Amino acid sequence: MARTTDGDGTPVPQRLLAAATRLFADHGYDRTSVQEIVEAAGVTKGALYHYFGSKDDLLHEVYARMLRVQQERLDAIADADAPVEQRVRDAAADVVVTTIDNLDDASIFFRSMHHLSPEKNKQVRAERRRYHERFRALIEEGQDSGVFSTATPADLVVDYHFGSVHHLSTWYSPEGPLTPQQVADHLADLLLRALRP
Amino acid sequence: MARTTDGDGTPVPQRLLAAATRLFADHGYDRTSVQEIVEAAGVTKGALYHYFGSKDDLLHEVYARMLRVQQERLDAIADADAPVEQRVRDAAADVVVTTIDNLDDASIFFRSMHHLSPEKNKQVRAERRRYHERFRALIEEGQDSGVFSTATPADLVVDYHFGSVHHLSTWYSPEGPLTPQQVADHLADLLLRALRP
DNA sequence: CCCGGCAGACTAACCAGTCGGTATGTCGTG
DNA sequence: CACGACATACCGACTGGTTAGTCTGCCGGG
Repeated sequence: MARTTDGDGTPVPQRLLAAATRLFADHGYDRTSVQEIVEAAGVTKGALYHYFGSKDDLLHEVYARMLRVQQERLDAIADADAPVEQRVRDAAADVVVTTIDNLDDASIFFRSMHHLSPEKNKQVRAERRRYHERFRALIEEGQDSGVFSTATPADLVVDYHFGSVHHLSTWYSPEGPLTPQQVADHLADLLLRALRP
Repeated sequence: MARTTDGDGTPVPQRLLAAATRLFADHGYDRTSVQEIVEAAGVTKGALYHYFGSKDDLLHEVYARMLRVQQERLDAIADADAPVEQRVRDAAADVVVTTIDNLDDASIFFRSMHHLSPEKNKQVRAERRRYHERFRALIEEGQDSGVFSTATPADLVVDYHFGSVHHLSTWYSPEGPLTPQQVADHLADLLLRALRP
C-alpha cells in the first residue's frame, strides 16, 4: 500500500493543505495547532514536516495559491478584446465569484498577513500590488477614454471595490438568498454605476 | 504618591487599554503577550489582573468602545433634520473619518473577532447588527422615496460600503496624499453615485 | 489599622519543531 | 533474477521555550 495516498485517494501534501486551510479559516492561524492539522489530515507531524518547512509555510501556500489564481484570471480578462466597460465589469464580477468560491482562503487572506514571516509577507504584498496595479490600469483606461468619471482617483476606486470583496468573508453565507453570481453582478453593477460620468 | 497615575498622569486602566490597543493592532492579538502589554503600560501583571478579568477582556473593551462611538454618531446623523440623501452622505463620510481616526481599533476590529470568547463574540455581533440595520433603514428610506435606485438590495449596499470602510486599515496611511476628510468625501461620493437612479 | 492598588515570582499547560527509527520502493550489479 | 545500497515517506516520543493566569505579600493613605 502506497503510503502517499493512504486512507483516501488524495496525496498527503494536499490533504494537509486542505485541512490547514479549513482550520485556519475556522479558528485562526495561531489558534490552530500543528497537531490539529495533522490529525485532521489523518497523518502525523513527521509527514507535515516532511513536506513543509514550517507551519508558516503552510500559510504561505494558501496565499500563493490564491494570488496565482486571481492574477491569472484578471490578466485573461484585462487582455480580452472587449470594451473597457465590459472588461472592468467582468473583472469586478469575477473576483467576487472566485472569492466566494474560496471563502476560506479569503478569510485567511485578510486576517493572517501578519503571521507570515517578514520575507513572505513582503512577497505577498508585492504580488498583491501587481494585482492592484493591473486593476487600476483598467480603471484609468476607462477614465482616459471618457467612459468613466474622473471624479475619484483610480487608486481609491480599486480600494473601494476590493474593500467589498475583502468584506465578503465576513457576511456572505451560501445559505443566504443570493447566489455567488448574483452577488457578483450586484457588486459589479454598483461599481459601474459609481463610475458613470 | 498615588499609585493609580504613577509615571504619567493617566490612570493605569486607561494606560493598559491604550498599550493593548496599539500592540494588538501592530502584532495581532495572540502575538501580543500580556507581559508586553504591562511593560508598555509601565506596570506589572498584578495591575492588569486587578482591573481586567482576562486578556480577552481587554480586547472586548476595544470592541465596546468602538461600537459605542460609532452607534452614537450614526444615531445622531440619522435622526437629524435633513434630506435622506444628505443624511446618507453624512453617515457614510462620518464612519470613514472616525475609522481613520481610530485606525488601530479598526484593524483590530476586523481581524480579531474570533479571539473573543463565544458570548462576547455574540454580543459584538449583535451590536454590529444594530448598526447595520440602522444604516440599512436609511438606504431603504431613500429607495422608498425614490431618490435612490432600487436596483441593489439595501443590505448589499450597506455591505458594499462597509467593505470599503473595513478595508481602510489595510491601505490608508496618514503619510499618503489624502486627508481623512478627503477620503471620506470620495467614498461617500462613490456610494451616492452608485445609488443614483 | 486596614484595604485598595499593585509587585513579581510561580505554575500548569501548551506547542512548534526535532530526531531517531521503521517500512516500502527503486536501482544498479553480478 | 537475487541482493544489497540508497532514497522516500512517514511515525511519534521528546525538548526547549513561551504563556495566561494565580497568589502571596508589601506599601502607603484614609
